[in-house]
Amino acid sequence: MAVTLGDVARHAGVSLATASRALNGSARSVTEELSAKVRASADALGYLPNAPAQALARSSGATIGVLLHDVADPYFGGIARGVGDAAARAGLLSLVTSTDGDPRRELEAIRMLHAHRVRAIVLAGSAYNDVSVIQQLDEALAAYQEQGGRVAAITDHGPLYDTVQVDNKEGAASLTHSLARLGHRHFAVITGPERMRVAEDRLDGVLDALREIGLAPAEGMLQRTEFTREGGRAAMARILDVARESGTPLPTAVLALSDICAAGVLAELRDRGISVPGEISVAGFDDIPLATDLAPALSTVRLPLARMGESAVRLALREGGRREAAETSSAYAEVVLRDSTAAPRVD
Amino acid sequence: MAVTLGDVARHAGVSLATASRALNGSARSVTEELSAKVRASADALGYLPNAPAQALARSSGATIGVLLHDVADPYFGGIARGVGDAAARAGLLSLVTSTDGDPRRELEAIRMLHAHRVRAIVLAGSAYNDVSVIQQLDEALAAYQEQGGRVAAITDHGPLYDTVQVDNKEGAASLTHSLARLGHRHFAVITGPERMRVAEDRLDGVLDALREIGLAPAEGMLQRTEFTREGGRAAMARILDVARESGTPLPTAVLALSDICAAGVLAELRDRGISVPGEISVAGFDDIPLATDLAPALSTVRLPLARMGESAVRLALREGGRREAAETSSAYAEVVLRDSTAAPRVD
DNA sequence: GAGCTGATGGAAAGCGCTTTCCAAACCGGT
DNA sequence: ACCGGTTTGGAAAGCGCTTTCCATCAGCTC
Repeated sequence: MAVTLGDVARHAGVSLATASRALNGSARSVTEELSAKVRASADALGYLPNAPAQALARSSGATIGVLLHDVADPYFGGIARGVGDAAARAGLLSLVTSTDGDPRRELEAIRMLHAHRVRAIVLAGSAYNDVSVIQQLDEALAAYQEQGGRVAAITDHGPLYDTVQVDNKEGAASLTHSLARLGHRHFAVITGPERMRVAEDRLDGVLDALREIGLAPAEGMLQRTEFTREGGRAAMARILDVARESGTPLPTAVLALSDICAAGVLAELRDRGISVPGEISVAGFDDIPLATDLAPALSTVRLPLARMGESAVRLALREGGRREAAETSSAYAEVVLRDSTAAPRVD
Repeated sequence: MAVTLGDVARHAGVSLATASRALNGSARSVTEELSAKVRASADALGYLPNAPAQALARSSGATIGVLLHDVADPYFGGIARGVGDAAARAGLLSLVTSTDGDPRRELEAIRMLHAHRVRAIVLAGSAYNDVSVIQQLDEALAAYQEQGGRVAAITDHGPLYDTVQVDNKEGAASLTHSLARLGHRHFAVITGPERMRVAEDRLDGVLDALREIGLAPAEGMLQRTEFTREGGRAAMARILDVARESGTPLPTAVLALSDICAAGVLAELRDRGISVPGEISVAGFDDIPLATDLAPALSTVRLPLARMGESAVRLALREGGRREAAETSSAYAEVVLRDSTAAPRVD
């Protein structure tokens, strides 16, 4: 049905081998004359290579897999975009899988990507701190790597993979220091679920910074939740309730360690009639595109999402060096102060 | 290197054919006894099918392609998520390509997806009104369809493809009527580039509705721009400048036909110190996740983005019916009025 | 011009799977 | 016990490409 390489070869009056060599760069060269003839035939017939066949013959596909929680989330969306662009530049297509952070689905996804013989897998959201899960994922990834697959992780996923080091900890620490410098002393922190490495790293950064200046979040002022708008909202509500019930003063600064979360926090505060930054300063993390349009404009830590995705691909595709030492690339985090933070009221 | 079906067959003491039939549902059945033995062997050896090989043999891959402008844009991100989920449910993986709406890249992407023998292509953003471009894309898609590929479009891309009909026009009309009902008579409209079908449809809806009530945007009050935050911002600036220069009164309502655009509009208005909805009401379109968190909460038209993606996949994958008549599925648009719109001030 | 080297085209052997096509086995009915 | 009809397993032929291996040929040197 479709036009095959064989058709092209016949049309050009050359052998299959020559046609293959002419159209898809191989080690062997073909005289320019023949080569041109083949290309002309290919054009004339509208030849389109059969990628699966090529993948089979070369035993390596022309695709890159991306594993993330949710493409519709701006954080992952940004990364997916970067991966897609870098892949395209390398002549590859990218397979995107949203797992909602469910380890079972991640395992499943890794297997499928492996089955598809993707050239590399970019891990964007699956850093679990739960050992039993990590082990299964690692096994699946190891099996993949043994068969020549490359794995690159965004954010630390252990020493086994090339990784794009993201300054989560440093960024969180800087943010905390920035707020402390404004005069804040009563902090509340909203971070992600314990199993997420990114969340833990950011939390560590905050806690370290606080410790440095002799502070720590009060009882109940450290909340874990999913990195979603509703999660942030619920966590903020809990913080407010705890403060009310225990009679402790409200925190003057709330650090929501993801912008999406912060959006929920702002919503909750607005509903309760608590002014930001008047009564409470709020900061997020990631600097998603709309962060500056929230009410009020969100202070946050900027991460070069797309570039992180691109770096991961570059790392995974880099020539040779079958990972003696896993390589590393860095993404810098930059504190961006906007309207949602201010000096605390002096009481 | 990798475990092949042959290894599994040998290990289970059956033929290659039997192993294939046992593991991947085929028309022919295998006795439960043998089947179980094969499955056990596959498990024991850690067999993972080789998708490219399967694709080659079946001459149909286990992937779905999605063509969109930008995964990182919430509108497309939502669609991509829906497509990915539906694909996963069908045991497929999804190949996502961001083209930034560049026709050349779209053409390129279609060719690549075709080369990869994706089972279906979902068109999410490429409705051009430019005939010469449309024709090239249509040709590429036709070639793809001739070889058994399925194409489903989100939003009208012509009668050649199964399409998920989105109530862009109706939604825009309802939105317009809603604002008119609040008392607005001076409208400004910011829509997308002429080549985008969605943009044109929405604009038509607005214009029709206005006409119905005997109105039309004044000179310079209809602006075209890219559907981006910056585009929206620039367009709003132009509207303001035109009004100022010509001495005409400011519009009381601005319809930005994409939420992202509306975010830019709000930003510009804020910078100029024009209160929303006090002096000007603003509405968007799409109801992206953060629309409700903008300042002020954005009135808009809700579109079921993920469901649209899922419907497209369902349409493309539906059994038999090699499109005698292209089928259609609908996505309803619902007006959501929030804080960015209010009755105009009575002067 | 014989003999060598190096470049280049072609035949054919896979890559791992699906699926036809056969042959063998098995069923009930007589 | 025999026979058509139905299952079911296996051998083998691809699917469209890459790549090894050979044969050929041009260009040299002596």
